[in-house]
Formats: sequence, structure tokens, C-alpha cells
Amino acid sequence: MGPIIGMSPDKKSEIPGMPEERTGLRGVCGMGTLPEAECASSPLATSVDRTEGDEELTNLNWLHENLLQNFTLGGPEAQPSASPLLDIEGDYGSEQGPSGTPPHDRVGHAVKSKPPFSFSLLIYMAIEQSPRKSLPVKDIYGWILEHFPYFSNAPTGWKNSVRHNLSLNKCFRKVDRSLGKANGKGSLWCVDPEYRPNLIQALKKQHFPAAHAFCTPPSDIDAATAMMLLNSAPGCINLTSLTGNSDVPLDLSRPDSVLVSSDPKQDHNYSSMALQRCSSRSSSSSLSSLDEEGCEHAQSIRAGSEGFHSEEDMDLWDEKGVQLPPLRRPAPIKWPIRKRARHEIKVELDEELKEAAGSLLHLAGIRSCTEGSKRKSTKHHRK
DNA sequence: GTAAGCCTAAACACGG
DNA sequence: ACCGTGTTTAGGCTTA
Repeated sequence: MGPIIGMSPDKKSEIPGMPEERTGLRGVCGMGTLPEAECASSPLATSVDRTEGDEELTNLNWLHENLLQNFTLGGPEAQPSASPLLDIEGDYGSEQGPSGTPPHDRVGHAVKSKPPFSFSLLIYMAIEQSPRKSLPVKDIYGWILEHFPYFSNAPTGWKNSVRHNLSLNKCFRKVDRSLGKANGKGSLWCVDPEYRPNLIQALKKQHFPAAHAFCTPPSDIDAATAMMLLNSAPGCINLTSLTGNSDVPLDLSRPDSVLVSSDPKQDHNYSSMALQRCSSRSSSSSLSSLDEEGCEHAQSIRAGSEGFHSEEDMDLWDEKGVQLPPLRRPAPIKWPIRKRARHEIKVELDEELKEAAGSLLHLAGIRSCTEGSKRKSTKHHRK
């Protein structure tokens, strides 16, 4: 998901809070693709101590053992404080990780890195969390600064990027000032309802790539549990409200819960590529280890989650419970798999999903760190 | 190699 | 004149 999250590698080293030593995470791909997931089983780099100073930390074992140790999906010992969202936002700039990780380890550096959201999503979150669902540019700056202290030390160019996004991105609309703020400079900006579903989906995808990448089947409660943790974690962004319904939490177990407009063109200059990458990467995920039927199964689910070319209408509801214009719902998924075979696949899939989702959940939290490292690594590799 | 999307920087215009 | 805001353009980067 490079471009969405990252920034020019040349600039990275100039950014305060992004020390070069974080390149030790390079290769720990933010999206948890299969190669990385496979690396997780590697016997190498099994602890922070072991990887300390190891510039070639190229697998997920570090994540498993140092991030996941306090976060067991759906388990009784699940700790909301270890929510990846907390990693992303709540502890940005803090010296200590949410799960008590020492300040000198890489998590501490990760929280100071760039948020794993595109500017579009940052703006969207800021606007949606405002009481009036509209904000002047200045308040958008403020919200971003408040929630992502990374920007407080970042070069001022990010404000330019925010304005650039507001102007260029069709998802955002300028509101007549007479309708909004009475005084002050500039206009109010709000989210165009027409594009809100796109933003919502991107937020879901970008924030919680694991569940969507693997398109969790209904039996997989872990994804939903994890999302519940995301939303319940103190200091975290209220994702349920951002994703369109404050009453019904985002149900990741439903493939159709992530649908957006039937018209892919609506995506415009918005981060559809992120979505494509999520789904495409899922094709190389652990699902690929399934047999043909399993692949068909997985593809059916993926098709449902993408939902761009389906036939049936679906309903979306905004945060006020107002029904949005009907969007497309994917055709009902047919399961050509025999009951027993399906069950076996399901069990296998569940196990892999649990493992992968756990990894990816935390990857979401440190993705900003790892993405940068990955970029740098890639660039270095190219050279 | 190409296309698409995002990020960043810069320049310019406008208004308070 | 200064500053903040809004728009536009250009270049670079990454991924499919």
C-alpha cells in the first residue's frame, strides 16, 4: 500500500521521529502479504533482543512475539489497550508502547511514524468526528495534529497536502460559509455524501486490512472481536461512527458489509488502489494454500467483498441512521463445496485467518513504520 | 514499460 | 505587507 501511506523515501530520513534505525524493520511489509506471513514462521529473529541491531529484520516473528504477546484475538485475555488503533493513534508520540513495551524498542519508534492513513482518510476522520460534520481547514489541521502528533514535528508541507487533498479530492466539498462558521478565514469543508461510502470502505480496508484481505467467513468471529476492540479501545478513533453506523459496529464477518458504490469510477482520485491491493494481495495469501475448491471459496468471498460488479442493491446507513442511496450488493455466494470438505477448509481457513489477522492487526499499528522501511528497502534493492 | 494513485513541493491568486 | 486559504501544476514514488 505504499503510496497511500508512505512518503518519498528521500524525505523520510529528514522527518523527525523517523530515525534511520527503524530501517531495521524493513522487509516487515505493512500489509502482511503471504511472503511476509511465511517469514513469520521463520526461526530467525524471534525476539526484540535478538533483532536489536539486526538491520535485516525481515519476518513477522518479531511482531508475533513482541506485539501479539499481549493481544490474543477474541481470547479472554484480550486487551483492548493493545489495540492496533491505539498503536496507530493513541500513543503516537508517546515514549512507551501501549502494552508496556520499552521505549527503546521499535514500537516506540513506530508510534512516531507517519499515520497509516492517506490524507483523504485523515481529513475524512476529522470531518466526520466533528459535531457539525464540517470543519474549516484550520480545524482539520488541529484534529490531525491532536490525533497524530507525528505531524507536529513533520515539515509543514503536510498542510499543503491537506489543502491539496481538499481541493482536488471530490470526496470533499466546500460549504458556503454563510451556512457554517460565522467568522474566521476560509470555508468549511464537509464530506460529499456521494463519496462517503467510498471513504468508509477505504477506511475499513486501510484500517483493517487483514479481515478484508482474507474476507473472513461468517464463522470467523475473531475479526469482529478485533474490530470491537478497535472501537472500544480508549483514545481510539470511533470507527463505528466513521464507518457509517454508530449503532451497528462494523461487521467484518459480512462480506457485503464493505461494499461501496457499484460504480468504480466514483473512486476518482481516491485511494481505490489501496483496495485493489488489499484484495489482490489476498489472492497470494494463505488462501492460496487451499485446494481448488477452497480457492473457489475464497474467490467467491473476495468477489463479495469487492462488490463492484454485483447486481443487487444494498442499503447503507449513515451515522445518523439515515439511509443512503442504495448501492450494489453482491450476488449471493453459492457454495459449491461439499459439506465435509467445506468444513475442513473452514477449519483450516479459520486457523490461518486467526494467525494472519492477528499479525495484520498489529501490522496496521506499525505499518507506518514498516512501510517506510519497506520503501527504503525496495529503493535500496533497486539500486 | 505503462497506468494509476498518492504524496510533496511550489507557484499563484484571493481575502482578511 | 503579511498570513491563511484555495487552486493548479509538476515531479517522484510504488504497485499492479
